[in-house]
Amino acid sequence: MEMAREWEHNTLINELTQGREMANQLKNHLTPSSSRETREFLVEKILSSYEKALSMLKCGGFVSELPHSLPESSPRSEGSNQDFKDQAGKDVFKKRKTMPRWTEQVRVTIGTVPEGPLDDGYSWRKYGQKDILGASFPRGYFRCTHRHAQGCLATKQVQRSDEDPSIYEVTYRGRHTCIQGSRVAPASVVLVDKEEPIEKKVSYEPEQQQQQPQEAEKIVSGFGTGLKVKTEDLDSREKIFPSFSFPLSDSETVDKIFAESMIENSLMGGFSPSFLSPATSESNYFPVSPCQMNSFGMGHSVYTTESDLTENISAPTSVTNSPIGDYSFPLDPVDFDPDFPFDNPEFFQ
DNA sequence: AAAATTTGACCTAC
DNA sequence: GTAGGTCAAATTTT
Repeated sequence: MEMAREWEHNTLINELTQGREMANQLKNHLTPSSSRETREFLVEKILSSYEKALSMLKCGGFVSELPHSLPESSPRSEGSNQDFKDQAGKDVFKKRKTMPRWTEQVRVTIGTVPEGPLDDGYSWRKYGQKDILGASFPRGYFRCTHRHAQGCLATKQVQRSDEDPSIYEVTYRGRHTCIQGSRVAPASVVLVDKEEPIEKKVSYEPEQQQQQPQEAEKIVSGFGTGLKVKTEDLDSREKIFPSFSFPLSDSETVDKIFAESMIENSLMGGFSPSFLSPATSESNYFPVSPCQMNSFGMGHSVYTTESDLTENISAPTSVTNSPIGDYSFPLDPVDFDPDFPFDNPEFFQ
């Protein structure tokens, strides 16, 4: 916990430093000779840095008003626990509390249409859908396809945004412990800064505007304001989805701009270089947490886990723009309920 | 036939 | 009681 905090602190500093750095860059670019594109890019970066720094503050609990503070403990504590209930009469696993959780807002971008934001590289199995009070669109509940096979407890909820249907709010819970046979490149999405979703919705009337789920969501949104580009994770070469025509040229362009504007330093805040070594081993594909995912200001997510940041969350939707898309974490052995019955297959329903 | 989705019932927290 | 989350049977898709 201490460590995490310290780490966070460093990252925060880094983020702010980055912002300052970019502001300086921008200053230098305030010359006629400099391209407008570059300047705009820098502005974006700066704003993004601020956003992230703020977000980090929230994530880290420096700020109390966490956005989206939903009741953390899942009602049923993941997977059937009936079995355990009988024995103790009550919830033995009273909380899956250690389950990390974070939210991302994903916007469908050109070329990503078909799978929408759902294709984040992991295979999910829908297990429910619910109309949410105040939301015009139903919320979809997904769990990792390998729940049974590998006991992967990762789940996610997808909620299409009210105001901007091209935005999906994806809340991930739990990290993948499974080994996805064919990790797919995350769809080309844009993470959008998140704001207080709840406040916005709460006041609405529960209109039952049932909407056809995912399939129907073939929206190609134009690029919104915060034009932030992402790149697929370089590591993917397995499955290629048809619709996913992510022109290299695109990323190249971005990279170019990036180069032009000093991304370098943004990479390693207080981080160890080990980060830069691209992961190669399939087995430990452990994307980094959105919060941790600093640099590049590619949108960010709001972290709503109550557990400390010691957790290495996996952010399927890797939004990296660099070669460090995959961080191979030293497969931390920690952060799971010590008393979690992994060896008990029964646990997973 | 197996796998995935749909959908109403059920459960729990508030 | 209400709302959000999950289960599981029915149904659809592959």
